[in-house]
Amino acid sequence: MAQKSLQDLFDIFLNQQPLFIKKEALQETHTPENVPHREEQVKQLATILVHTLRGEKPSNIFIYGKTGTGKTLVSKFICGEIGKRAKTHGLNLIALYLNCKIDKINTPYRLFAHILYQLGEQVPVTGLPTEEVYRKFIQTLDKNKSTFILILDEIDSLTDTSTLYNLTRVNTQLQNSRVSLIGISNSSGFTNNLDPRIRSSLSEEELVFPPYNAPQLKDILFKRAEIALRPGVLEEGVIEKCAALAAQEHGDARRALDLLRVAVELAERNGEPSVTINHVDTAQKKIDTDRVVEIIKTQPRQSQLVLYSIIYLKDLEKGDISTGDIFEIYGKLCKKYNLTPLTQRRVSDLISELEMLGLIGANIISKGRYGRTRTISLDVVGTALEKGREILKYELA
DNA sequence: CTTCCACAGGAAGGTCTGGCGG
DNA sequence: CCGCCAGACCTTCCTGTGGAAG
Repeated sequence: MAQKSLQDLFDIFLNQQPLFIKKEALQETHTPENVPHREEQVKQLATILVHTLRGEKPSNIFIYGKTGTGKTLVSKFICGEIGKRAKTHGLNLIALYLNCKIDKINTPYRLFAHILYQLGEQVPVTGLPTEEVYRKFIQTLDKNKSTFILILDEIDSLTDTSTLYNLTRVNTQLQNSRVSLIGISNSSGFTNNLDPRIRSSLSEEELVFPPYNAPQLKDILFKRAEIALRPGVLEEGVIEKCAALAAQEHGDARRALDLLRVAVELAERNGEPSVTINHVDTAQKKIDTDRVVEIIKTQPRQSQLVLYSIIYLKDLEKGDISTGDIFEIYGKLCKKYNLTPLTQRRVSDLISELEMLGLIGANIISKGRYGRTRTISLDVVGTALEKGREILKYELA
């Protein structure tokens, strides 16, 4: 019986016409041949960077805009194009792209090590003094006799300011090369709390990427879908639905593409011949849930326990949750699960981290005579919350 | 007006792991 | 093997603070 149904399952997949013809076009890694609805930004960037083609050092650039507004895409696109042109002109131009968050670049050591790695130099992850890596970094850049365009994506996760300071001063140490920086951030406030000298150096030019609106998202999706999917697999309104949902979410194109891709995946998995609006709804839930589950799973034990305490308090429905409440419950749970409790100072930091991850919300409020604290709310709801609770129980047991 | 709660969150330093070069 | 290094993770100690209560 079980075997028969398995055979049926194979049959369904084998007889089914695939819905995707080039799934890659709906994934983040895909760089399209042009960047629709970002013409203005492309032009501005190009105008600034064109100096590199004359071998001059262009201004440093700071780019901001929310997630999925095309910052990364445009920067990479431009560098590719300029690279091509530099080649035909016989100029030495090297564009390097680094994502500070993904590559965990938060110290000068790591920054230099990553750049060196991209230039084909091996540097150990740890063990060497930072000084030595820095020396090698300068040497290698100079040896290349090139203009470097250094793209630092998610630069706001680079909290250590000495890293940025080092970078803005690199040019003074170089004889034969030039470095110009493109910093990318999604919070516009990032530069505000920087050292004024670093700020002015970093944002000699500033570019803002506005969110896409629903019609623009629709157009982008349509173009990508043409490449990615077999014609006619999308039912009426599917693209519009994805665009609308993503537009609500601050015009995030990545979200829109994810929605569409997951919706198609769901349809394909169920052996259905076309994608419906229902698939998009399900995709929305699935993306949320998957994200939450993934975060919870990768969180260290102590952090999981803090989150569990918050969920526990939330279930009690006793109104506002304060740091003190959490710490109290957390302490009890530590006993129960046989973990040595951390200090309140540390738990406070863990709470901040959970906030950064978007699992909880935290607001500082003052209750006058009764102190000043953060009130914490749970940002995870519905299916994602149920699933999260499950995972936590399993992980902590 | 002052007092004072219940924390926020900065600073400095400790401990441990994993890796370096000699 | 040694002495040294970076980084993750914590602790200890600390100063700062919005606003209801007195």
